[in-house]
Amino acid sequence: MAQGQNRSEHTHGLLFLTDEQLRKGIEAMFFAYRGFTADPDRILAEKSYGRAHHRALHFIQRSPGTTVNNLLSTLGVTKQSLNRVLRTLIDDGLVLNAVGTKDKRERHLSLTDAGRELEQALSNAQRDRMRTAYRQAGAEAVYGFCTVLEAMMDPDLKKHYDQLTSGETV
Amino acid sequence: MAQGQNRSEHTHGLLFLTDEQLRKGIEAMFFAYRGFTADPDRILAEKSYGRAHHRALHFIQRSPGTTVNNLLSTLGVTKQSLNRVLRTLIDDGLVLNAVGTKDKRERHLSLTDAGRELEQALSNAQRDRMRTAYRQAGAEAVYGFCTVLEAMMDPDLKKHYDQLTSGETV
DNA sequence: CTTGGAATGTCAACAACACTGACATATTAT
DNA sequence: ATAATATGTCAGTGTTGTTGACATTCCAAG
Repeated sequence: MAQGQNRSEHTHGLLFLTDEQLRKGIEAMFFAYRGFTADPDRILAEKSYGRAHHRALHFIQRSPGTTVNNLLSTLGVTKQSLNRVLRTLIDDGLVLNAVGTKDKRERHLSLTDAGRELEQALSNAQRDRMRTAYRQAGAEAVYGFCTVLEAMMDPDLKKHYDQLTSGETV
Repeated sequence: MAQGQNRSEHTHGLLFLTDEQLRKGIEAMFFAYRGFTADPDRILAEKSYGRAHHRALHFIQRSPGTTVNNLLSTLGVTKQSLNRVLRTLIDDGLVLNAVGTKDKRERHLSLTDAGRELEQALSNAQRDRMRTAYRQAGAEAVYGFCTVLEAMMDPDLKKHYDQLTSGETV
């Protein structure tokens, strides 16, 4: 698709980008994101959950013991919006809500066994597609893929991303 | 971020992918997509339009004279959902709805001058971020970026993507 | 010890955007 | 004539986001 032309322009420093190339990237993002969410969405629909539940489960699994406030700024939603989702996950026994030991105002979130199970199912479905795409594209492409995505993030959100990819224990 | 490790594994054919690497890509998609939509969202909020309006404007601009049915399958939504959006765009004088000449059942969609103006504003905002990210990442990375995204699409949606990137006149 | 502020939870109302199902209309194809 | 196609529309529902308001609990500073 975006073959020789880009590669040749890579030789001289300043990258010349046509609107055509940029629009192609925009459309690629749009169509790829639909594929990206398609598999988990199917699983979620069965259990009458939505994408918001998936996101919450993912980031709780990623940072067990995280606080509501931390999760809030990672997800970039209001507490009211998150609370609705968390409530159902807690009531359904997928998420644990533990009062903080040091600061008792804080609630530390973690997954129950059932929560881990669903998170794994969702994660596996998403990873399968990712793995297939990665294999198909090759390691060089994967490196470029991540590089561009990182450059596309808002600085505030990138902090959360960097924090997750480096230090595990939050 | 995804440095040497990936590049070295590129030398031998079969790519070994850890769950860590895949999860990183998943999170990169999540955070990047938020950045991807952030700028147009700000413009849309002012005019009390939503992302759905942006998508409709984009694909109508991309394929002027396209039919409702075609747009429907490109966007992957129901006609009721699209109709709500189209109705406001037509009423607000941004989109033209012309009865087909060959087949009078069809409605051919195109942008008015005002529609083109808004589409350009949205597109420019999105392209600016894309251009910055592309420049920052380099041509090699951009090539990989598109390759992975294309491999991530559902085959049905990829048809639409390919159709757009090759033949302009639909 | 009181008071201010932070962290959290919750209620209510609202909007955007997706869905399903049903039905109407015009037009083309058989 | 009848069936199928393309479109439009009405009504209802669900998820996910938003604001605004208010209560509670708790830490920390005066």
